[in-house]
Amino acid sequence: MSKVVSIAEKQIIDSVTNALKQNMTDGIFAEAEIPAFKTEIPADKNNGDYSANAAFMLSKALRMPPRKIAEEIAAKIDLNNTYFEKCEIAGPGFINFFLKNDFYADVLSDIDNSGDNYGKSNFGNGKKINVEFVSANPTGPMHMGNARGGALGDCLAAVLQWAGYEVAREFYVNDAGNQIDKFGLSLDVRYQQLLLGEDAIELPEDSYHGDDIKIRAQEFIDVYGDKYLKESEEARRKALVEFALPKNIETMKGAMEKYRIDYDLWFSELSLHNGGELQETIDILKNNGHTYEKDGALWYKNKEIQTEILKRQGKSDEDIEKLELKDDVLIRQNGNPTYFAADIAYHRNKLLKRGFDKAIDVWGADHHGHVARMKGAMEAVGIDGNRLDVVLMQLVNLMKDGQAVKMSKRTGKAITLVDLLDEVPIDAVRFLFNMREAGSAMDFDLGLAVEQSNQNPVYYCQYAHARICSILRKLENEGVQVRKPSKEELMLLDSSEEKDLIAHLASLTGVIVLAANTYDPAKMTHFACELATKFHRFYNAQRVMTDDENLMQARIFLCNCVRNTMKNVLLMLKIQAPESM
RNA sequence: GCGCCGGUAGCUCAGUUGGAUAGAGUGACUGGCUACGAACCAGUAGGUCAGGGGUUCGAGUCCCUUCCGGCGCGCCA
Repeated sequence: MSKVVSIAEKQIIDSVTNALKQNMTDGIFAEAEIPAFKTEIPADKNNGDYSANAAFMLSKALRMPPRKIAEEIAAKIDLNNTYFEKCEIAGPGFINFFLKNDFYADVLSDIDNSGDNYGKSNFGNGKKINVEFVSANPTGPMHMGNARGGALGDCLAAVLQWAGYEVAREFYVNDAGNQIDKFGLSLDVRYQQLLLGEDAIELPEDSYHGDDIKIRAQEFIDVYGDKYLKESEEARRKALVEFALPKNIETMKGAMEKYRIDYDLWFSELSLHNGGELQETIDILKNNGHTYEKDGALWYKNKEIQTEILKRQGKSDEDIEKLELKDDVLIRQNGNPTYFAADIAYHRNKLLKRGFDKAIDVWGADHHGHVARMKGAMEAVGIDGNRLDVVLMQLVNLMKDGQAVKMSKRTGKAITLVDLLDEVPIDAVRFLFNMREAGSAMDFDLGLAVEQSNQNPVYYCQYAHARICSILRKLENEGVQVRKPSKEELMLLDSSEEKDLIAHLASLTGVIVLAANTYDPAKMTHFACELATKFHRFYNAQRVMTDDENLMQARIFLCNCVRNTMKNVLLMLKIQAPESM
């Protein structure tokens, strides 16, 4: 919470608690445990600036109607030396509190003092969180799902940082396993086709058919010519993969950089295979009795582990039976470990070897079936499964002017992340992908994203920032000496538009904490839009430039606080806060 | 069949973890610059919160159930 907000809320809790105790001492209330009631901000300002729900929670214990309890609390409440001038009871038993103007003045001073740090808190207490996102396969181009995952993951990481967590951003590079074999095969076929003609060899159905494979094969030929035709298939594919994979990874790194995503680590899956950690993890599962052999493969007892966890959660045998839980293969008949096996080793590496308190994965919703299994596997290697959280995001429907777009007109292929970043300003992409919470499917309108108008929310927010900068420039040009106003001057800001605007500024820290708790950075874009709305409303209702010098200084200060807050939110999301547009 | 996500104004979506008369944007209609950026603002209209039960002082929010849409149930990742 913002310093001033948390003080105000504590004042309510304390004064209500004291009034409760007083009523118990006086024998008006029976002795009862004081519940953990909370403060809220009423939707309707007529119901005050804050309300407390204590009376409802005590109704049962005290055997009194909530309204009556609220009356007795209000009668005993002492609001001296608080931010509140009065409280009233309303409705079925709400206790509503009304702020004095010095609350608003103190909020603005706090924002001014905090500067670039306004909005930050130590809610997370420095707990270490690893946020893994995008992690696209390096065997081909990145798609729209990766684009959403990038904006979502990066902004989620930022939100967590601002809420006081120590955050690392990570990209898991799937540079080993089945799909790399398939990648090698596909490159090999294209290599031979390019040298010997299309008919020389047929591309199998189950391989990568994209043009990007052809391009890499041609690049390989440009360097090595046909000399690998004579080599063994194994040597040829190995050479092709070692040539093409780093290029693909570099392309992904370039795209992520353009997207303003700065990863702390690009983690190689191959390093788990080569470093022995994958084997170590499998050995632990074996030793703990969580595996068995069948049909020449090594299996993981998913059903057993899941059943145990679900029973612990109170699920009935019948419900568990309905899930038709299945076991999973760790090492295939051909001796190759599965992706799942490597993933267990990878998450163990994050949580155990590298000591993150929590790992957050951003996955496409089509992977949801693996969440419980992965958490269970953590338990199986001796790690609390709750230390892994998965944010599932639904699909993106690409639209243009209300029509679904499946393919790029230019290339005739599905639109890639690189295409998107070429066509649409990064500010708009990052903002728009964070307009919706991860759990809901969203439409991304290419027409809207490039539109520099009020239809486009990112411009609406940036415009508010630029407009304030413009006002302040104008004042400076007209010779106004801007100074820090006194508290008395700040208390002149008492129109409904001003108070509403300041109250919204005051909520920033709480909103960031909420966004962090719910893993939902969309709350930040919503905050920014609402801030812009409230500022524009103020601007249209109240003049900053006015003959009343004291009031003008207070309003300039308010403008500065709004600018500061908007800038902090936009920069947090790595979106530009322009001084003019 | 089983599971996950969703269903709120014509359209796109919020709804502070159970609070008071359900809100924005957009579209439609009306009004506001010879004053700080009209890339803006104000107002009107628009609702059986998919349907039905339940829990309680109180339900869009929690539980059960039905319907509709998306996705998933591989020795793929």
